Amino acid sequence: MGITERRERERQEIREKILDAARELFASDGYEAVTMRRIAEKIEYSPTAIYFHFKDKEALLRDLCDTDFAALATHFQTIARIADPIERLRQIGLAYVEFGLTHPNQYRFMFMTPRPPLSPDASAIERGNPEEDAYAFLRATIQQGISEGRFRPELQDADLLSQVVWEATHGVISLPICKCNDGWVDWRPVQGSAELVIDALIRGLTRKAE
Amino acid sequence: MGITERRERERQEIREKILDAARELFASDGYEAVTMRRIAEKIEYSPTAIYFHFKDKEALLRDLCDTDFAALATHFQTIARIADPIERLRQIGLAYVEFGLTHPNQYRFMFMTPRPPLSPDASAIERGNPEEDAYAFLRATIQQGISEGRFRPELQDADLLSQVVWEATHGVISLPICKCNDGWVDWRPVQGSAELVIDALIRGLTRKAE
DNA sequence: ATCTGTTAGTTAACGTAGTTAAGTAACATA
DNA sequence: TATGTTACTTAACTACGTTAACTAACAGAT
Repeated sequence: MGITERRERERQEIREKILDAARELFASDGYEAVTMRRIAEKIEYSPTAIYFHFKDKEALLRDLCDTDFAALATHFQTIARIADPIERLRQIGLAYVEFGLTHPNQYRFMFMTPRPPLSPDASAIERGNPEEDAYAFLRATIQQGISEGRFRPELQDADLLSQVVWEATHGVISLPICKCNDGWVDWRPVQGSAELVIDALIRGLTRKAE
Repeated sequence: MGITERRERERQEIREKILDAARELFASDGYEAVTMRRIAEKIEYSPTAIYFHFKDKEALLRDLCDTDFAALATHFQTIARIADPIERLRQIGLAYVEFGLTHPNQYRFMFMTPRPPLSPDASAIERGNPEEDAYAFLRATIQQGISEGRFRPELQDADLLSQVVWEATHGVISLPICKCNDGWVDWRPVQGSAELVIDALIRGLTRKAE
């Protein structure tokens, strides 16, 4: 009975068409500037057809975020093999920055938009599991660094250190997103700023190598 | 002859009423969630009356931002007397954090809301003047540090250093604002994280004291 | 072969938003 | 007393996200 399978396949195809169009428009013009009508026009459907496949406009963005977040987690897995915790920490930061730069709209949605708490069971990610939970992965790396005595002796709180590194890196990505086109500041490229922040922060947090 | 003066005074009064209402609503509900109609209702005028005093909704926000930027710059003036540029830099960071923590909603619309480019001549603040332009003040402090040889020798770009310090500090304030109630991360107090980031970053950017 | 229910769309319309147009009452000035 | 400006008002326009109501296509049951 291949009929339901074909139906399901066709359904996924139009879903993908909608997502592709939305991704392209969100990326070029930003979430708010893109209208449902424009997405619909791009795929040559009526605007309301989208609502048959997605609950609302935000569901489109959320779907795109899920996809990209999974990609980030996968990317993190290649970093997991680095033995040295400090070098691994550095690579986590760089990967995070690259994610933010290549998916600015998803980044905005995920990390720069205050939102009501999501029901935890609604998330597909297992909290605390470093293979799925990116924060847990970061924290485990930091914890290893603490255990191996790589951080300055007064710094023993893995959560505090994790948050500080995350926050500083987040600032490098997010501030230019909000302020890049205000014409006030002559912004330096984010990539270079990010490397500088990560390296300087690591230098300032770690113990001197003997 | 006092007629035009009285007129002008009345004009300023209603302008202030509009701004006060907008500030309160923006701060409590966020820029997008506030409508011109609600602002008008609060001051008991018709919605279109606002357009006699301000070009559009964004002009309201811009005016409020100018005011708060000026307040921040004034706050910075008390720091300007510190002679040592590195200690001054530290105090700038701490003052900035305090500003963000005591005015979280203003902080949100000043630094966490992406905006269309503003025409620079429309701003009341004189760009590049350290007494009015907070970024210029930060940059001048960094520049002094560079000139006095306090930073590592490869770090000679005052803009890059200014942005890196600003961005990292911004991250400490802004990430918890978006993520504090997601229940995923056990957040440490912002004050302590901020001090750690500022101190570690300064340690990582400066030359060792002889 | 025909009836029925579901699927995947359509068009029309609703409510709300920012904003503009057109009208008006108050009032200073000529 | 006539005129022009100021400071509004009401009505309306356009655009948005979204919902309601309708419909054509079609698989499965009678």
